[in-house]
Amino acid sequence: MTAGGEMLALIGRGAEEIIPAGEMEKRLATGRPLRIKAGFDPTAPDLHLGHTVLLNKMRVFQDLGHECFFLIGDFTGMIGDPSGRNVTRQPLTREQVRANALSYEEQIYKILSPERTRVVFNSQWMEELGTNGMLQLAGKYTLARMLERDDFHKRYAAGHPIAIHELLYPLVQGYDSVALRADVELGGTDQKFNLLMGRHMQEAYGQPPQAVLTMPILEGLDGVQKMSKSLGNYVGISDPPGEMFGKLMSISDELMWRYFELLSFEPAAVIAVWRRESEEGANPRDIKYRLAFELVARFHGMAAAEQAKAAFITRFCDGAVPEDIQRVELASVSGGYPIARLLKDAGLCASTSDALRQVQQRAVRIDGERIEDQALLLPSGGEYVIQVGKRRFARVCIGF
RNA sequence: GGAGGGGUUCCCGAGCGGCCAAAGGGAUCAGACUGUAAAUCUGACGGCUCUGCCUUCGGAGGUUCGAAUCCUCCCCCCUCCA
Repeated sequence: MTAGGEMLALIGRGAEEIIPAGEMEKRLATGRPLRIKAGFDPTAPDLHLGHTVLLNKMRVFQDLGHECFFLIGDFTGMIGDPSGRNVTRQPLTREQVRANALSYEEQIYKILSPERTRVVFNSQWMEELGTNGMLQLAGKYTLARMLERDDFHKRYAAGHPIAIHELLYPLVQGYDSVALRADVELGGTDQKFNLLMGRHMQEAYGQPPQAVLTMPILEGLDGVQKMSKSLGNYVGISDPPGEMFGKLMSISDELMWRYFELLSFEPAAVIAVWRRESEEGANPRDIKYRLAFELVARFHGMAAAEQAKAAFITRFCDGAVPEDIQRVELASVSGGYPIARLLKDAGLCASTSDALRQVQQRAVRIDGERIEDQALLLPSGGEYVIQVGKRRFARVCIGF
């Protein structure tokens, strides 16, 4: 394989599409550092693994010597991306945008190289553009073509409303590519239309049109819906090591391969070998350990990953009680502490009703002994290790 | 401006005077099993001083022995016509 071919393979890994065919090669062949653009929402600065699919790809470009523009769409944020369905969105204040940008920077440099990243805001050039400029920009595209866009088309056909300003969103995003003189723009598959708009606008403004690379949208832990914070099926890149490890171990065996492709930095050939091993009967759990380990190590370091893995094994394979249990001290109750109330007060159950249910369902253990008596009273002065289910523990002292 | 549809427990969604703490699905939690917080199966899933009591069906009143269900006013969402 030629050097150029290798580069292209790295860039294309996991990618959904590179448009148009051949453009990426042509730009790479120039040998100069390319200007890589990727846009991010000014809200939601809590990044999760779904966001890192794009960041990882940016990192690949950086490692090949290219320059990345991390574009924060603070101007477009005032419109709200019509991709998907959002209709209204609260405009953010300047302070909020700045705070979010800082938060982004704290997080993205776990993946991106700070030297080759430039954080930019599109309000910078959009405010300069002014009303006249905006009208000119709007003149570069037609309604008919705008309505070809899948979600607009569907909404229009279904008789759902489309606000005029929503039509401006893709135009502005396209203009961002003009302002940045982008060589390549990266985005999720849901961004395809907007990314292509960049090509259109660059041509309209006398620039060579950028190459577009789309990445798939990462499924969340449920394996069905896209990873998102609001759906609660996400792994945050700031999640503590143990939690991150556990969440990754909880994905289905099938989903694991998807995560390997989009999140792992292991060479594709290595992953192919593992896949074959698993088909030949290797325990998928052991392969999943590698995924969980790699990702925890990426965000928390080797030592934390080692520890998270060891803790996971002793806890779930050997059924041992974890070492760092939270200690809870409760005042004594005359006549004994009712178990249900204790579970609630120790923060192990949401309510006494819930606690009673858990006891009934044989989920509660005290010092390793399963209990089934809902009316159990615990005497003062004792210290107990209380467990609810497999994951909730507390060391409870009564009447300390 | 006119006509119509709708707001139900975390989410979707049935119910349309008593049998309703409210069907069904999803999410979640637990148990069994296991190869893991996989898969599968089973169960739970408003609160409490728990064989009973209290709070909940957009909000406020009202009718009734009894209302998520009927009436009045109000708030909010959506569609169609103009």
